[in-house]
Amino acid sequence: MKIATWNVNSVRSRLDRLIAWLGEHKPDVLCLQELKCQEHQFPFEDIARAGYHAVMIGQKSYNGVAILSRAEPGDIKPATDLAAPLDSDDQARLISASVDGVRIICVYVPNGSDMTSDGYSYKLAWLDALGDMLRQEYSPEESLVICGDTNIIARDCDAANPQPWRATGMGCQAVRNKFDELCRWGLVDVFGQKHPEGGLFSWWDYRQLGFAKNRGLRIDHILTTRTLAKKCTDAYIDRDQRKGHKPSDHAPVIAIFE
DNA sequence: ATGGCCCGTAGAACGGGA
Repeated sequence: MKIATWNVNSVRSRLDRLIAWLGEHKPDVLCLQELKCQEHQFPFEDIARAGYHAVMIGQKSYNGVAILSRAEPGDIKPATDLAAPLDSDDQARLISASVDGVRIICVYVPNGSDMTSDGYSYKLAWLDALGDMLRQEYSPEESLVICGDTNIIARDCDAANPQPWRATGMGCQAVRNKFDELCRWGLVDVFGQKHPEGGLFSWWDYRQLGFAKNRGLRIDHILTTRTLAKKCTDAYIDRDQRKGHKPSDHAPVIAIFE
C-alpha cells in the first residue's frame, strides 16, 4: 500500500500537476492540504477520471483538506462533529476516512510560526485537541495513519539551518513536545525512522532561491501506529515536484507498506 | 536589508504562508 501526503498550495492552481502525479505514482491514498477552495470549486470530475475517489472539506481562500483513494473510502468524518478547534466551522483542517482497512487522518496543522501571535496559541490548542481525539476515538493498536502538513520541525536534522527556527512556532520546544506527545500515544514518523540522519526536506521557501540552495524544512509527516510502521518498507520525498513550472512550495512525501 | 515569492481575493494592495 502506497500512502502519500502533499500540501498542494491551491488544488486549482496545481490541478495539472496533481493529475499527472496521480498517473505517474499511482498512490493508494493521497492526502492533500491547502486546497484553498470551497466544495463547489473542487475538481471532483478530473480526479474521478484519474481513477480516484475524493472526500474533502474546504473553505474560501484558506486551508482545506482532502483524501484521495483508489478504493472507496468508508466512515468519512469531515470533523464537523469533533470538538473545537478541530471542527471545520472556522478552519477546514482535518478529515478522516477508512481505506482498505486503514484509518486515514489528513491534517493541516496551523502554522503559528510567530510565537507572539494568536495563531501560535491556536496551534498548541489544535495539537492538544488532536491528541484528545486520538485518545478518545482511536486505539494505538489499530492500523491508523495521520498524514499531513504538521508545520513542525520535529528534529534539528529536519532543517537546513535549525537554530533560527527554534525560536519560532515551527521548531520551538513547546511545539516539539506536542509532536512527541502524539508519538508517545503510539505514532511513528516513518520517514524519520527510515532516514535518521535527516537533511531531507519537504518544503523550501519560494524566496531567496530556497530550493536551489536546498534551504528546506521537513514539516510534512506520515505518522503511523506501530503495527503499520513495522510494515513500512520505504519512505521518500518526491523533490521533482518542487521543480519546473509553478511548483507548490511543498513536495509530496510517500511511504510504502507491505 | 525583520525583503526578495506565490496564492486567493480583490479589481489595489493585502493577509497568510513558513
